Amino acid sequence: MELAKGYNPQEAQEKWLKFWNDQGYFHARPDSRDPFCIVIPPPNVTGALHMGHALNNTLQDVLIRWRRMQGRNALWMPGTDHAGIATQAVVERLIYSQEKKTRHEIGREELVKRIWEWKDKYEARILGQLRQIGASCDWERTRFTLDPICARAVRETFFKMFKDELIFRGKRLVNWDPHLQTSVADDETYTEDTKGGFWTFKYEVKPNGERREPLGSSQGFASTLTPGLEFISFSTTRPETMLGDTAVCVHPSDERYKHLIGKFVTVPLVNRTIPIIADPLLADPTLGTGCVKVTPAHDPNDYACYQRNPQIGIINILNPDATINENGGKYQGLDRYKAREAVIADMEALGLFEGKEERVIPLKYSDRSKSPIEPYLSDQWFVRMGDPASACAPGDGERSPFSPLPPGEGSGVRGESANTKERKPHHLPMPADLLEFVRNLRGEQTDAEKLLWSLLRDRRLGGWKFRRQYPADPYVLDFYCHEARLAIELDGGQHNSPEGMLRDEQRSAFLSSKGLRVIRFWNHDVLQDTETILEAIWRELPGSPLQAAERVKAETAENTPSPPAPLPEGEGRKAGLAQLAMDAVNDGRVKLFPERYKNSYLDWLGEKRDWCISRQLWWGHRIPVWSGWANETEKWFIEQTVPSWDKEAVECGDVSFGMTPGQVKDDPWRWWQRCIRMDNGNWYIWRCIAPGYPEIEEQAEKDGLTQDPDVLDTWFSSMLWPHSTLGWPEPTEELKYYYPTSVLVTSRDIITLWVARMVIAGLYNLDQVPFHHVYITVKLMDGFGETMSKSKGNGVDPLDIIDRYGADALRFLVMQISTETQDARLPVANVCPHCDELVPVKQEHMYMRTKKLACPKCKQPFRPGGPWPSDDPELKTAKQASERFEIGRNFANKIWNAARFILMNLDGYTPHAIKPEELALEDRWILSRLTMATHSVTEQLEGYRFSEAARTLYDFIWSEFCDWYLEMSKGRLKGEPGVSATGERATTQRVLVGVLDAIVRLIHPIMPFVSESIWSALNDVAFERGIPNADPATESVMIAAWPAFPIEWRDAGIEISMGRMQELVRSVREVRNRYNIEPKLPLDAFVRCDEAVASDFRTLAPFIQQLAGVGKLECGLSVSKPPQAASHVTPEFEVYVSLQGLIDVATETKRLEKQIADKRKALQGTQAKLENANFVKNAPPEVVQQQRESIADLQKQIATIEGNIKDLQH
RNA sequence: GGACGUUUAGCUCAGUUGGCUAGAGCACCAGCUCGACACGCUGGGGGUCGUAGGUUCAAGUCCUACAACGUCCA
Repeated sequence: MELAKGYNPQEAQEKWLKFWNDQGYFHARPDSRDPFCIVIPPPNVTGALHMGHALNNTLQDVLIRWRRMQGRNALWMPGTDHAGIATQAVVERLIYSQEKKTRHEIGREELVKRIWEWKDKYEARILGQLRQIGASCDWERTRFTLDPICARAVRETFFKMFKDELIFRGKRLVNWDPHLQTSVADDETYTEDTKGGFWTFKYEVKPNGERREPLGSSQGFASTLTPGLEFISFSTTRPETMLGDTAVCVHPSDERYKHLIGKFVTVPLVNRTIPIIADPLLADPTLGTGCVKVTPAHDPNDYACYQRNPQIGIINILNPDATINENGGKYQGLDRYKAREAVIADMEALGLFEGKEERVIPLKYSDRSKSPIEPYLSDQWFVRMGDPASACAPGDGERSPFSPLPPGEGSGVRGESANTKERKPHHLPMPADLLEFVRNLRGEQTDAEKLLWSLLRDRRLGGWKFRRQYPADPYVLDFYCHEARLAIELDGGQHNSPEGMLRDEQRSAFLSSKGLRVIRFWNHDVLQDTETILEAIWRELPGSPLQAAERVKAETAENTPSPPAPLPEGEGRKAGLAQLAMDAVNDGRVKLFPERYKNSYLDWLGEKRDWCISRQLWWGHRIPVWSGWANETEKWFIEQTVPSWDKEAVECGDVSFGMTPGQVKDDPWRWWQRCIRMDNGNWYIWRCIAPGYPEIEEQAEKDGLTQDPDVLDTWFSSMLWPHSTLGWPEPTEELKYYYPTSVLVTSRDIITLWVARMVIAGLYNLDQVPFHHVYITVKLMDGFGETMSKSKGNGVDPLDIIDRYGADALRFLVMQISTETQDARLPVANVCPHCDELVPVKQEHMYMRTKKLACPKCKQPFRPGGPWPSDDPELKTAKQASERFEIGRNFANKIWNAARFILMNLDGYTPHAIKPEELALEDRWILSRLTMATHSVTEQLEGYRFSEAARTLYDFIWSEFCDWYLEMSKGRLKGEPGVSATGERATTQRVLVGVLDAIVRLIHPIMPFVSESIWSALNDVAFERGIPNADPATESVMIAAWPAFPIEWRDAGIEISMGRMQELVRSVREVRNRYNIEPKLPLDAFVRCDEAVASDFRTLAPFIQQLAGVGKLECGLSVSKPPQAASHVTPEFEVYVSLQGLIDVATETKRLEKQIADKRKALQGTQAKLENANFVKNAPPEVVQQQRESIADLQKQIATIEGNIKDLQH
């Protein structure tokens, strides 16, 4: 039996992919075993996969293959994501570039058809790439976020949420592209510096803070100004937006304007009176006049200000085509730029224009039409994330989550109009001035805070981790420890201000709602006596110091999720969606690896911001809501029927109720609608219909309702992925068996977008978390620290890598770089298509900036790899590569060759059980090391420490098994004199085969192809094998059992003996190399050591002679030092290599002096430590003892070496 | 502006709870085609652990500040 000389990855990949697939190993179905399930983060169908995906999916496959070998019923659910905006944009661009048609010209139906075609193409490409990296997905279960199974789950969830009043309509500022008349996502815009103006105007301030009729009449403007009036100046780059101003804003601490806050000004062009308000976040006293106008409907910052100050109202002045609408008075119908000129001219005529400055302004453009974006207020659907109304301040009378006006009906949405009730924020209300006070407090840090913080971070509190400030807490707690539910507050000492008292009151309400205890210290106490303070905190931490520390340790070590902690009383049912997901992580039902990502998850959810789920797109799940004005029948029905159920609701102009289709008896609510009574007495209806009722949809159309044209945000379907793929809402066997899934492997930038939302959806739909663990992968960057992406041209196609280095090499690198930190650099090179030279990518070549490169070696031109839209027939495009993949390639080849060697030496192999205790020292050594490696790797995989696992295997296989055991086995296999006892060859064969068998299993999750190749070869020659028992092998390593060996096989004594032997061998080799002595020339070695050590050396003598090229070997206490010898001194032995006729006194003296210098340095350090009385007193006794022994050793060694130098001179 | 990370050999990175003279791979130098492997073997050289303070008997490791770089959020 002889394997090829080198490992051929391509051959192996082709062969084993087909084999695994044919055997059906990837398919999983529920049975009585313990399930292990991963759902793939569905790659989007916008384009092909890159190295980042390869990384993520390799790790998933490692986990799946490993758990499968452990006997778990392992399901890896594959699929792809429709990625609404991204995919639609790509296809729209393609159509535009090829046919010069916009989506409006091509039509909704045709566009969607084209996108499906695109999807089919890229889905196939993506799944093919996954197969190539070896992904053992259950391909039969492949899902797509827009397929019927997923669509059903989406509609069911939307319906449920609609019914539960978790979905509502609201206003939102979007990036509006007036040219294409569509909203565009943030990442579809770009900002460019553009020449523009910066105009300064002024408004007249009303005297005495009273509101009175504005200047001028409604027909025209006053031509003169009333003398003696006060004015307030502001600057703007978009004067036309003045028509939509609803306030003027200053900083609360700005002395120039303090007296004006609360007064009113006039917007002359539209005769509107608006307030002067204070908002520290919007107004910056150091910029311009320090005063800004507020146009909530047309500027994101102003909109945010409006949300903080809803009383100012909001006015939309634009039509969808960016002309001025009816709210712009006489400017109605003008284009935005025409209106700008008119407004400037009119303000100037009124004497309210103060000046203009030319300026370069960063302006946002639409990537699609290249025209300037307008921030535009529009109606959108939202999911409510906050806690329900019961958690709000009582008595605001607000019920309706719906906007008061149906879409398209009147665009003036004045905040103060009769029918408008703005939703209140969900947290406890806080007066604006108090908020400001608190914000100021937050700004500065006192000395006491700094000091206490450093102490808290100093780990003196047994592992309890304190953080600064409670997340999303407006009440400022200086420090808190979530695990201990303890907060610490530092106070300055003055506590009689009304602000302080009010703050206390509100804080205690807040704290009890969170279940936090608080301890308070005075600043001066902290500064005076930190120990007492620490003690006080210590006492508040649960459990005794020791217990606390141990518990924290146990929790971190514990891998399986702990059972959900009982929720604090009264909190459970009331929690909103965001809170549900926060609780799941806080109580450990969902664990993040590395744990620190908990912070971003909790901080983001803690804001409990409502989620805008509608998108003005055609590619996606269409919103299942039909809306329109109630016809006479509907109106009659609502008004006659509903009040008897809900009087209050009708009075609020807002009712909501469900209906059942007559034919469905036991499933009562299959549509649900909300109705709002308008000022004109008519009702507007939103009707949401559950999936699977086309007849109800038809009825809705008959009732004159139309389906919402928008589609849902992609993440709405993605958040259901862990259960929709398993068949929810059907109670499938798969869902019962595999849900909740085991672990999610994903990248950190979608912790908020996706992970948090999946937890929400899982808890909302199934009352169970979607996964127990979340592993966050590292991110790949190029050699310059820039994130990899195909569009930059620094990305790498996994297929390029697999072609060049093999899938095993790719996978090994992925393991290797998967450390706990954030990023991994992978310098990228172009491969010259002519001569295969690696040409490093330079920064200036990125983004297609360089179209042609000349190979530095063969001088021929080529096109660097990058985001090229098509092939270039003239110029070959380089594939990409990175030298770092060579490690994995070399490693695979090394294992292959170790197997090759073993298989070459298996003539006469007979399977037989092995009793470790009867084996020779070297065999027991390799079993000891194998046991160690097996235990470590298992443990490392359990803790998602992939990089460590890879290194453990690499070191064990290469540096121990190959470098030592295999080398030692050579003589034994040959039956060399002195090495071969009876049965020696047979035993050696069995141990070699047994260890190789274990290695192949251990390496399989990481390098499946090379391992399967070796496994199959082993099966041909040594079908029955293993340690301690020789059992028949499985037909594939994929379904073999994960190795486990008794921990008693570890033998520290043997490892020490072997370690000594290795040091002896290395020291002789060093001498040989130093003196340039031929490898074949035997050297005589004399080892002076005590009898126990000598006995070990005698046992291992054949190996020492073989590995170090030693001829005569003498060891023992009485061994005499030969003349003209090179020496090496260790604590346990001195070795002298006889160099008669070869020795060079100068060389040897130099060598020894270096050794002596090293040892003296160590001695000095150790002596210094021992001379320090505090060290002897405080350090643990074993450490002190160790140092003492090391001193004695070192002194002895130095003396010996000194003697050796002296001897050389004679 | 906030959060989180990174900074250790020429390059890419390890370094567990502070405790023997800080490690690996690549690159470099010297020597090896010896019957598994040149994608290899043997040996060697190379580091003031970003800077400045602090805690400690002891700091690459803990704390503080600063600097540079990166990511996310606003």
